[in-house]
Amino acid sequence: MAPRYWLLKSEPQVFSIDDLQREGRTGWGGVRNYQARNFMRDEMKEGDLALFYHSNATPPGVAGLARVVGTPAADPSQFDPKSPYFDATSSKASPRWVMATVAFVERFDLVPLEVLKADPALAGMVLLQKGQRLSVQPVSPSHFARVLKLAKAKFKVTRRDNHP
DNA sequence: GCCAACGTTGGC
DNA sequence: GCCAACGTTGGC
Repeated sequence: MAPRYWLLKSEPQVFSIDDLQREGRTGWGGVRNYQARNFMRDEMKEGDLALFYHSNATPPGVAGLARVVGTPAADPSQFDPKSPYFDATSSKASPRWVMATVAFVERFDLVPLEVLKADPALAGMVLLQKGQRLSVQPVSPSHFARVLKLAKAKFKVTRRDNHP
């Protein structure tokens, strides 16, 4: 079956594309939204490709590419009382929270959110819809191809002022 | 720091 | 089932 395309959000202060490159692969745990979980559990398949998006960053944008490997697994953090993602109501017999595993594919110069927003070819992309906050979201083949094309271009990134 | 948008919770 | 209150996300 043809691969599908996704976008995964991560705060780079927490886990960046560089971290993924260093580690090679990672379990996409800590997702506590049912819609996002369902995408990982039911629709992500080995070989699917995902845009790696840096959220809460300056500037935010697509920072690289990852590939889905293996099959979904129970997210171990739900069983760890010390984890912020602990879920006392989940059981090992029937885990509520599931994670995909993704591998590093490529890192590229950031494609800033600003550039995505300004591109008419990306109109309708889930990421750009008002108010959407899903951390795991589908991307259409044409939008995916377009973002990759943008990634080959160079962007002058204007940092916003945000002094600590 | 602000705030809009959204999801979840819980009283009724 | 309704919906107000609350917490979170995430851009700016």
